Amino acid sequence: MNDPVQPRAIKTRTRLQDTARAVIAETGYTALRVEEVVRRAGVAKGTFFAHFKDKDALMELLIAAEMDRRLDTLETGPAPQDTETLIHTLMPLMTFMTGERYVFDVILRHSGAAARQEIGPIALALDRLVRQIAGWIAAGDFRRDADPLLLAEGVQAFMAQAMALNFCALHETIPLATRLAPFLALWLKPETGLDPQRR
Amino acid sequence: MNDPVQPRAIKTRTRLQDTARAVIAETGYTALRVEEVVRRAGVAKGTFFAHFKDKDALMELLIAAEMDRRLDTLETGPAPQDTETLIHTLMPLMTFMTGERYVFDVILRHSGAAARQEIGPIALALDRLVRQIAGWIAAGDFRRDADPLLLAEGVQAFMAQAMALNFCALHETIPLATRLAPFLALWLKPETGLDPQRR
Amino acid sequence: MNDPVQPRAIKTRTRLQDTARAVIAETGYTALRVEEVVRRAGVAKGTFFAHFKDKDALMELLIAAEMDRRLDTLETGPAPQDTETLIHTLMPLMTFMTGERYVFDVILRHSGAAARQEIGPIALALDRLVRQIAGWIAAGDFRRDADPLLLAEGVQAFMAQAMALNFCALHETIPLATRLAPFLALWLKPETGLDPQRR
Amino acid sequence: MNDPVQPRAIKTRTRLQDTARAVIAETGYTALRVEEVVRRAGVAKGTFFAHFKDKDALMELLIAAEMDRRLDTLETGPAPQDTETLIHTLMPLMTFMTGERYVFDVILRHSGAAARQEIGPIALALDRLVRQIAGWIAAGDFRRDADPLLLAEGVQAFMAQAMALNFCALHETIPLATRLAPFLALWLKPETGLDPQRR
DNA sequence: TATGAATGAGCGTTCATTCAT
DNA sequence: TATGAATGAACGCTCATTCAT
Repeated sequence: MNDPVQPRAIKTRTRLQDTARAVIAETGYTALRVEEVVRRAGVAKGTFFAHFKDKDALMELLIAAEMDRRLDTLETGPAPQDTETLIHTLMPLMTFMTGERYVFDVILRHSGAAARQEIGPIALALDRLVRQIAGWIAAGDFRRDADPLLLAEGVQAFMAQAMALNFCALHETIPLATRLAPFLALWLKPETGLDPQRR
Repeated sequence: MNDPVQPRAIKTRTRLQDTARAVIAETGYTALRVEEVVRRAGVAKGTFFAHFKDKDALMELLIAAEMDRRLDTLETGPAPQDTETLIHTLMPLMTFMTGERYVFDVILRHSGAAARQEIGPIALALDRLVRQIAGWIAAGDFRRDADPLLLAEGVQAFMAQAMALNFCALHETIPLATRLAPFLALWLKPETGLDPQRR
Repeated sequence: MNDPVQPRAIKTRTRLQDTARAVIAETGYTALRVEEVVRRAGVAKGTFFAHFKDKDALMELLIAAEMDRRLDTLETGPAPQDTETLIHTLMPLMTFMTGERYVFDVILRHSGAAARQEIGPIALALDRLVRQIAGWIAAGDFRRDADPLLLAEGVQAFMAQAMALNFCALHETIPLATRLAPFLALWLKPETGLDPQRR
Repeated sequence: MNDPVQPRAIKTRTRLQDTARAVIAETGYTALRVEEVVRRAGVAKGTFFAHFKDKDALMELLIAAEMDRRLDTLETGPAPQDTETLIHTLMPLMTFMTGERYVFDVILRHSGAAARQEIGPIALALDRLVRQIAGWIAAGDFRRDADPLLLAEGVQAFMAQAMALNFCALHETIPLATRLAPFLALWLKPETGLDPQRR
């Protein structure tokens, strides 16, 4: 944490992260155990906690990094012009976020800043997502009578709801996209989403 | 062989629930210990697990019951005619749901049916809530150009988002109601919620 | 237990035994649970214990019955004339006795009378075995300078030792017969079993 | 990463063992409770299971140690020259082994190696016993026409049989020594053990 | 920085057996 | 006889986190 960050320390920290990534690739986020990581990294348990405040901190880091990777793709891709395309564009990110219940929980838990000056990487990634969506909304063929940022946050709310339901109702597995569509239609283009007979 | 559910069994089950309720009243949901419950109820631990699959099952029951109590109040009270009143009406329920992080987590975890034929009490309560809101929307001074049920589910999404953020941003505690207002305004009465200058 | 043994009682007892046998056929002795038996037999748990002092009593009964079945075969077969044939003749019984560690344990536990007037079925079966072996020893080409009954009990001791070792030393699985041979040779025909260079 | 086995760990492990020994001295093996041991040792339960796989592992250790103590005495004492003295010499060990049914069961359970490379302390102690007996047989006034090791293993078989019967026939308590005598006589000195009229 | 032994506190489990009805 | 709810008493386990060295 101090300035003359020793090369050894950086190396250890990097090894821990890489090892964790490898473990996750094999067994998933849920099954990751600190024990396993330090064992594979050839490091003592205490060392782990010298580098990361707690297990959660590492997880937040790794999950946020993965989200950022998908956000990179989003940003370089074409801006969706309608809700259908919007949903389609968001799918890779949602797929990751709902891949494991544990991942979704971590994201939820860190979806806001814990403290003003302490915005975590996941909160940053989500903020980046909202701004991206807001940008799309402002530029695309969506309603113009409301703050794009407010609309984008609403989209986030609908996404979260759809994803949460994805973990329950095991059998009646409505695809995320299908579940999301009517909400976004009404939210983003109210004049076209009208369908009083729904359901 | 049949299912007479002997009165003794019912009595024991009731005693366990009542005892748990008493403990919670004293120390909260988070601090509830199975050990404590059985001790106070004067019942063997094995008996507890004969009546409830695990601690979580009991918690789901108790939390759902508490939600239902608040829903009873909602249903008997006057139907809110505008978003502001709606939020105000929903506050007691949201206050309970966000009173303890543990409670909110349990609710999230059980917010949907685990299986088709196995809808838990919390999922039922939430369903009841959505239907209630839909009823209000249909009857009140809200937009009429969309399915009330869809609108109600949207309200639920906004509520969840607001409540989730409540647990983060510990210091910058924006009141739930304040956070919720702009979303509901735009969602339920789009013509009045217009405020492109927000934030 | 009293005299006018009611037909219903006999029927229930029989059903319990038959059900237990069926369960054992499927899952083995070790995995037998009273719960499972009464459930399948369509009888209450308490009824089980009205018919059998405890689970052990039923097990003793069933295991002894199985042993007796093998003893029937032994008795009707030809009398072994040498140790090799003797071992071979005993194999079916030993195979059963070592099929499950639990079975072996039950047999050991009941290998003697618990009380003078209370010789259990397993002790009886073992007694029958010893007498049978003694008969063979007396009639066959074995040493004649010692009490056949003493010799037979010795055989039993060697059998038990060989069977016990069978459960350990998982990998170095010496066949029972091989393990037994040198002991019986020396015990039953000392003049031919001489092999000071063994091992 | 290497296996320095810090002194602190050794100390804790030793304290656990010593505490267990103290508890056993007071209440016996059967009544030993893990809970009690960790409480008295002032150690967390998790620590216990970090040092011993389970309660059984500790028991095996302690029982084997006790057996070894008696074996020490055996080895330093005079070599028995006849079966009667042999039995007498073995008595302290047999007394310990049959002192509690639980102890005898543990010994039986661990009497052989579970795996080739994994010979437990009890199996080692029993092996030591057999070798000791074999040594006596080779040196003493016993039959010389058979492998002493084979003879010693036979002695072990007779001991086991006698001890097992000790737990049954509760009332007709024939002394171990008496039960053992005729077998050892015939096994170790066939020419003198002849007594066709036995029983 | 690094080490790794120790912590901790409660959960879920087991399942033969008993006993009031 | 039959019922089945209730018992009981420990065990094993979990595993992120701390702390003395």
